[in-house]
Amino acid sequence: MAVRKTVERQTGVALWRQIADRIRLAISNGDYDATGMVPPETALAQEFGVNRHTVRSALAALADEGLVRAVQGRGTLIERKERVTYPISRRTRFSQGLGRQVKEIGTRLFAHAQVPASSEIAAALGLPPGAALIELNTVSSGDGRPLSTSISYFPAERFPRMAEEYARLGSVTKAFAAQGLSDYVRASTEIVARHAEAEELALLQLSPGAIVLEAHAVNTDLDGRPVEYARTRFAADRMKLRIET
Amino acid sequence: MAVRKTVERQTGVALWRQIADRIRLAISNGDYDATGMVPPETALAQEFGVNRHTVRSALAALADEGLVRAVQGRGTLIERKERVTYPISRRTRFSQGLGRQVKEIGTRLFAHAQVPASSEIAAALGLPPGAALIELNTVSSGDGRPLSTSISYFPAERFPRMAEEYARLGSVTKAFAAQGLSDYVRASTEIVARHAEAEELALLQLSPGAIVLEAHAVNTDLDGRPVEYARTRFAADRMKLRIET
DNA sequence: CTAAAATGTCTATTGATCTAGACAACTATA
DNA sequence: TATAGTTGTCTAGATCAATAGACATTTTAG
Repeated sequence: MAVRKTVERQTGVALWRQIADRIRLAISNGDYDATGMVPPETALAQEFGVNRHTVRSALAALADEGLVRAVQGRGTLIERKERVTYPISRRTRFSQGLGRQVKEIGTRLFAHAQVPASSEIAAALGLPPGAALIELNTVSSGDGRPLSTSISYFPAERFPRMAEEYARLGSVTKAFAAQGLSDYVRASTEIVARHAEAEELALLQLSPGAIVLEAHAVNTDLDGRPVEYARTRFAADRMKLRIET
Repeated sequence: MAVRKTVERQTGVALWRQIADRIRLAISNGDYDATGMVPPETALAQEFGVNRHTVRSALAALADEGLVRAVQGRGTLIERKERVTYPISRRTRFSQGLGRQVKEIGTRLFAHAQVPASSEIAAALGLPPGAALIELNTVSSGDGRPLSTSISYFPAERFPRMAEEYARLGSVTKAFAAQGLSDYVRASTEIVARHAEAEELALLQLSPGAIVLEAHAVNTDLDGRPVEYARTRFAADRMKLRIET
């Protein structure tokens, strides 16, 4: 007999959303790989102890995300399941790490500006507060699916053409190279998980209630001088972070 | 004028829960440090564009968590706000990293068993599938607040007294030492974020809909032989992970 | 002491979520 | 070609979430 999976009532999270989250997790865990299909609605309803209509709401949400596709008479087919692994190491490069997992990587620079450094970012970059920074706002996707969005800060004095070079080359590594920095390393990374905000839902094409992994990273040149402060938000249900030591 | 913060309707997540999540985040970001209090209910209601009763539901949930305390006539006081930083490096030790941030660290071994290795864990530990493992189930807390729960696996042949030594010493590092392993290092860590399951809600004393950071880690001895596979789930709104490279 | 500002409590109403049941439409297979 | 198994659609009712307003209670400031 199937194990009765628990869902909590009266918690402010609708049952259909809890069930959608559980099914999404089961798909990415490969629980349904044997058939390539989600179990029948009636089976899921019994498993979760809810009405079939509630399960249908959950599956409709997953179909909206493009994760599954219902076919009348046959069942509900799984369209996608992989979680992309993003490696974090001393030599973290966005495109390199994802290279073999997705066919096509897209980066989009949707805004940039010159801004004064906040005290927090100034401290992280070893600059005086208020120092001029180039801010880049980007969204990166793999095979057309948004994976992460970043706000990156670079010292404007040292890398004055950052925005133009990034727009031209589509890569931080190449934009650095074009401005005379041939190599850099990751100094530190801090990670928190939280619910996505409205802007992130839009940029990453997430459904409300989704989770983002937010990483604050500092990159330095080989002399240890900070060259970049980045705040990257990953779509948590599409990504896994791998830390290599 | 206060910025109007967006909440999404008809998403399967109740407005009061979305607002509770936003306020919790604002508290841990230190947004209200100036006063030590949450803004008045009427101000929050206007800020989020909802009825005061909806804000009250959100604050009641936060009060249940012990995060805030409402005092009639005065306002709603913030009781706790810190996020504990958990460092992950080649020499990751649970208690060491938290030492300065919390006064008192508690570890509780609530179950242990000898189990055969699944194919996944066997591969991670470099053992044949089905090899005997000691499984430890623990909950760790800082200053009385649960921070993480772990399921750890150790090769039973090499560390036969793992459960007893851990129960006696309250530390993996010390239990290793008592069995002849004086040093070990972190080989790899993988991190995903997801919604907490029912068991995790209970163990970590979370409210439904909460997020957990799940880390899968392999530790090895200095010769590179795996000695531990651990699946640790952190209460995401109490923790920050810091990766040191 | 008074007034303003804040939280606490109550009632009523509307809309969203969940349950329940019935039946239609479609697919695969014996 | 039946038949079982599956998804699609509809109706009706029960429960939960959110709004709206009024007023009580408590604390703080003047």
